[in-house]
This record gives sequence, C-alpha cells and structure tokens, in this order.
Amino acid sequence: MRPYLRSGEVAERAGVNPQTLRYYERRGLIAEPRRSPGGHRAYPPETVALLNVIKAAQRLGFTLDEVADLIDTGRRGRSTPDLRARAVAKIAEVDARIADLTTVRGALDQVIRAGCDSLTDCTCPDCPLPQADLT
Amino acid sequence: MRPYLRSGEVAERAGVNPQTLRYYERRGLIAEPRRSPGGHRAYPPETVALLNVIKAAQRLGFTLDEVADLIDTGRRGRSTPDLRARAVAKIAEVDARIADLTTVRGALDQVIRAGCDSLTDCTCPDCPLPQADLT
DNA sequence: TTGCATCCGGTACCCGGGTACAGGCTTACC
DNA sequence: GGTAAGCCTGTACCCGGGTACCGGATGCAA
Repeated sequence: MRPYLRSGEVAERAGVNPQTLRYYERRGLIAEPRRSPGGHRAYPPETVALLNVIKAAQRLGFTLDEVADLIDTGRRGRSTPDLRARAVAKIAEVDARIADLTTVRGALDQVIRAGCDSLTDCTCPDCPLPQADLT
Repeated sequence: MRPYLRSGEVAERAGVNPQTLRYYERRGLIAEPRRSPGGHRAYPPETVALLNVIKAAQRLGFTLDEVADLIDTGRRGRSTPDLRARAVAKIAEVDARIADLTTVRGALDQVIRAGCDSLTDCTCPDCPLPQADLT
C-alpha cells in the first residue's frame, strides 16, 4: 500500500511536463501504471527516479530509443557489458561530431581571415568560399 | 537570349533534388524564375552557382534563414561587414556546441571508467550517473 | 500526332522530442 | 453536494530541411 502519485505530482517532482509522461509511456520508456477506479494514472514513487535516470541518459547524448533499450536490457537479462559498450560507441559518435564542428570552425575562420565580403560575389583574393569545407 | 535551364537540369547540375528548388523558392533563397508559355520554370544558368553557394554556406553551419538573409543583404546595400560579423557569431555558436559535446564526452568517459553496469541499478561505487553532466 | 519524360501545384509525410488544445470525466476539499 | 482543480483521450502542431505522392498539363522528338 504505497503512496501512489498522480501524474501531475510525478511530473512536478521530476521537473517534467505532464504530457511528457504520456509521451514516454507511448514510447515505452515508462511502464503503463495502475489506474484509479476512475481511470486516472497512479504511479509508484520510483517513477520519479526513473525519469531522472532518463534525463541523465539524455544528457549523455542517448536518444529516447536508446534509453528505452538500455532500460529494457537492464531490466531483463542484466547484460552487464551493454551499457559500457554503448557508452564507448556513443563516445565515438561524439568525437566524430566534434571533429565535424572543428572543421567547420576552421572554415569559418578562413572566411574571416581572408576577408570575404559577400557570399555570392566575394572580392577577396583566394576566396575560400567555393571550397568551403567538406563536412 | 541565354540558354535557360529547366528545373530538372538545374537540379542535376547542382546535385540537388528537383523538389528542393521549389522549396528554396518558397523559402526565399532563390528568386522566382521566368516561366515558359506553358508555365514551366526557366532558370538562368547562374542559378546553379547560387545553389553551390547555398550548399557552401550550409556546410559552414548557417541555417537556411541565415543564408537567405546573407544573400539578400549582399544583393541590396552590399553591407560589407555583415558576412564577417555573422561568421564571427557563428564561430561562437560552434565553440559553444563543441564545449557542450566535450562535457558530454567527459561524462561518458566517467561512466565507462567507473564501470557502471546499469542505468537504473548501477552497482559501482561513486556511480557518476545520478549527476551525469550538466549540459 | 502520338507517346513518353518532365514539370506543374497542392498537400502530406519524414526525423526527434516533445507541447498544446478541445471536450468531457474524476477527485478532493469544504 | 457543489465546485474547482486536475485528469482523461485523441488529435494537431512546433522546429529545420527537406522528400514523396497525386492527378493533370507541357515539352520535345520521331
């Protein structure tokens, strides 16, 4: 007989929009909760913690699908190496993204240093715009 | 009496989907071209070059709205400092994004090194997951 | 002149992560 | 037992950058 929470309470405690709860339910991130006799959702308190976990994972760059998968994998088979492996793969993604942005940064820098004055009719010598990067 | 091009030809030369031409027209990136008597678009050949400029600007990280603005500003008043200023601002955006990603990378690294084994029930000591970043 | 490729306008859909609104029901408190 | 806050479902919309599909009209070549 735990103190079940209503959706608004869960949302507020987790710092999340109430609509987001239903959205996560649809996406399979949180389980369908019990219902009150009138049909209102009654959440166990752990849900708040789960939402915090989801937010933490999002901040780590995981998509909602990936988070759903991680939660799911953790729940069944407890396949230990999975989180590790996914974190390693995610680091590679992040590194690739950083490399892209670094290239872009360099190209912007060139544009500035060459003194480009127009996208369409730049008059600067050796204008870098036509090549502009390779992202 | 220049050799006007049909939309499919422009699209092919610029390496772009034909639908994208109409989309860019709607977005104000390319001007509405002349029409044939039957209503088909007849593009001047410069359009291909313009599309390449647009692609270059996109690779520099500018949004289509920003590109439209840059082209427009270049066409009228020839306000020289504008491209420079926008490139400087864009570098700041890129740097901020890189900083974010670097933070995320660090957090992922911590998760791996701490040996976290589950999003929801990690058993590692000093588990970094609850804090996980501040992006 | 006929046949096929292409183009037309309009509309709908895709990705990801939600948010908003409408119209009706339940719950909580006095 | 009244009233207001909160919840329900279903649906539509937002961002950015396009892509796809439809039925009908054109363009061009043989």
